[in-house]
Amino acid sequence: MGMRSNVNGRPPEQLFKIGEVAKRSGVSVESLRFYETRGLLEPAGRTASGYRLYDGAVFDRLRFVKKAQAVGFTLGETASIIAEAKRGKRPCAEVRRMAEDRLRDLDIKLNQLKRYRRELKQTLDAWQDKGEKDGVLCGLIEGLGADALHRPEGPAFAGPRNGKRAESKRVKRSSHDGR
Amino acid sequence: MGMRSNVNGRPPEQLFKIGEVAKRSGVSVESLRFYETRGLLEPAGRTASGYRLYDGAVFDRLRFVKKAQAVGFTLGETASIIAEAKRGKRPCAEVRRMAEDRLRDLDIKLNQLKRYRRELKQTLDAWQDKGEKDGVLCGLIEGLGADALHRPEGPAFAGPRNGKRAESKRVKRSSHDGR
DNA sequence: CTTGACTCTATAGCCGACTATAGAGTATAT
DNA sequence: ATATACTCTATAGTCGGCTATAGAGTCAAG
Repeated sequence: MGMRSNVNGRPPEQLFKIGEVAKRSGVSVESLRFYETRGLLEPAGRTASGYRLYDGAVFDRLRFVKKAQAVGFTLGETASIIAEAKRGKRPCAEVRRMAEDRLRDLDIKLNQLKRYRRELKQTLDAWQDKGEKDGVLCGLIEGLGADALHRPEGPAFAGPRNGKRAESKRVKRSSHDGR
Repeated sequence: MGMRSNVNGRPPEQLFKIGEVAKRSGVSVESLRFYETRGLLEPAGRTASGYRLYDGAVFDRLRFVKKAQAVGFTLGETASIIAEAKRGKRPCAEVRRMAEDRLRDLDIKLNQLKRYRRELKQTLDAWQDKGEKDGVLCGLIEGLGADALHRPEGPAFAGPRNGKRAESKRVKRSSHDGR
């Protein structure tokens, strides 16, 4: 009875204010609030004065959101997955289809990136030891644009398609980033 | 003398109007004009009435632009590479550095995506044969958020960082896209 | 000589994911 | 008490990469 444990037998988990969460997760305070408006997140509660309080689960949630983002879900999609999950729904057809789509896209993208990585690497290496061989256009163009004449694959080369889906922003090393 | 060849001995290359270029490249007319404003492209000339005319090189150029985009250069960066290339500059330090940065980022991103792909695949496979095992949260969350408790790596998990660089939009299956 | 497809410029809007700002209350250390 | 750090809401702005619209000229076919 004097034991502090709540109804489900677990200790009353530690609560964090938004700044704490930001610090520990690397997600900015503003983004946390923004995520909330988009249905991705919600504080476990509020202080009397209205400060958001999050429990430890927020970190799992954020990890989930970031992963989903990395595999190509939009925030909206992620939100709806979360929403459905909360309503007890198991992977309904819809979500499954989305995930399968993502997987497919991901594979395409991975392959594309691998190819381009190779080319970029080669270009870089060429600069490295040939010093600089000059040319009509900079070596980069020769390198990246090499397969110019014989279309390597598909009908058109409009690679990263436009459409409505925006890929999450580029990975940018957080610390010591000297760009 | 009656032979139609110009000063450099090559045949006067075929010229395309913007719509043709769009059709053949898969890049929209609007984007082509947009690229021009951003210094990525410029027509070989104009008709008397002001219609843009492109020569065959435009397709190489577009391929270059799309590749650069795919490896993570912004249009602005690509434009400046092109600009420097045109001024006869060989891979100057600046461009090299950019390329190296892209390569580094690309590697990071590739690895991340590979990991996530694995997880996503597993999740999908699990749904496949376990039918649906239900759980506190949808299998997707269990799958994607699995490593929740023991941070797998770096200090923070804010994966796809924000910053100023926007990754080119997601690959979206062009045809029959029923999203 | 009209119709319809195509092109031009200029400008505005959109989408995704944030980021910044203003103005006000709260918590805490000294 | 006051300074400073933190939080709140609401709203606007940014950035990248397009896409759409308006209003006008051009061109080829019938």
